[in-house]
Amino acid sequence: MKSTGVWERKQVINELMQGYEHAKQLQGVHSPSADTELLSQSILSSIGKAINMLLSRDCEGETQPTDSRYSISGSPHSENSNGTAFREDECRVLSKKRKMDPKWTEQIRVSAGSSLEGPPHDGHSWRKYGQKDILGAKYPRAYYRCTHKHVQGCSARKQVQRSEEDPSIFNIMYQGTHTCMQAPHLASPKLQEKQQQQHPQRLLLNFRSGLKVKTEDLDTTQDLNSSSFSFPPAMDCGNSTNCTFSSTIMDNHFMGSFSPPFISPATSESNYFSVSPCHQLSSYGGGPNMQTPESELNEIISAVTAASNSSLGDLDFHLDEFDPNLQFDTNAFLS
DNA sequence: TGCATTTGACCAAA
DNA sequence: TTTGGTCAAATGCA
Repeated sequence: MKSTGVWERKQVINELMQGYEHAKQLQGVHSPSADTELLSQSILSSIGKAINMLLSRDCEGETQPTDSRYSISGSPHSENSNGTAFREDECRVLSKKRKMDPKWTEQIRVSAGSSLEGPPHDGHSWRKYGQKDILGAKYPRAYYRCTHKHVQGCSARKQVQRSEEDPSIFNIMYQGTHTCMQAPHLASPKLQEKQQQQHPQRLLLNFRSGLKVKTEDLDTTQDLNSSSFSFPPAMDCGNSTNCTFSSTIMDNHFMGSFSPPFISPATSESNYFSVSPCHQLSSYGGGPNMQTPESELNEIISAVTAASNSSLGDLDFHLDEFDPNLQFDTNAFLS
């Protein structure tokens, strides 16, 4: 029985790898339009996630075969030189406090134009409550909590830290789920108007950022490398409808195409693939952006999921049976 | 004036 | 004792 499950997963992973290769080929074929580029990135990202999901294991009482090696981007996750990277040892490091909160990480690459503004908003209102230099880390870590913490008792928090290796990448660790309502009608009209005036292009920017679109000018990071870097004010959206297309949303939709039992927030990333799920899977339904109905994303999501669903659709996964010794170096795809 | 950010201090886990 | 996470007073901004 167990060997059957392992075999099935290997088959699925092989299929996904093929899909990944095909998507890469497609990326090289199509005309260099922004839309198709985004789609290609999304497909590659999603397939990579699926692979990593299969490679992931539950943290509870088990070692974690998945780590930075499985980053589909090929970028190692050496956020902290002391080894306590955002993703590695996530279960251990983050279990210091609030052990019951679901946690997951994302890595978001900001576009060149917004690289100094910090990570794109994710459809929720965040209030910064602290920033701390992390031992061995080049950049400080910023702490955010939901703006509606006191009003609605929302316990969602997130930590944002710029990647050392690629300053254009923000590691965002979410902790807790949003219980607040940030529906458009609850957001301040004044704020909405203000944001629209200030950042009319933000929607597109965030969409691109969430998908980790390749930035055109990644070399222009001289300022990013400054040790005096500090995080900008939390981008406040407050309007989940107008500020969507965050990576989390994309991921949630993507994840939604799979069977819930093995969906985990821990794998919810824009383009890099996190360690295996560490927390209650049942809490996933209350993820950070689950209340954001991006019907307009359906087309994109369906396109993204189609690539992987073709192989996954009818398969029944049992990650608890997954062979821990089966390891894939997905970096091999990124040559 | 109200809200958000900054930043030093404090607390708790390892 | 060290270090990460949080608190809260001070400060800034619209």
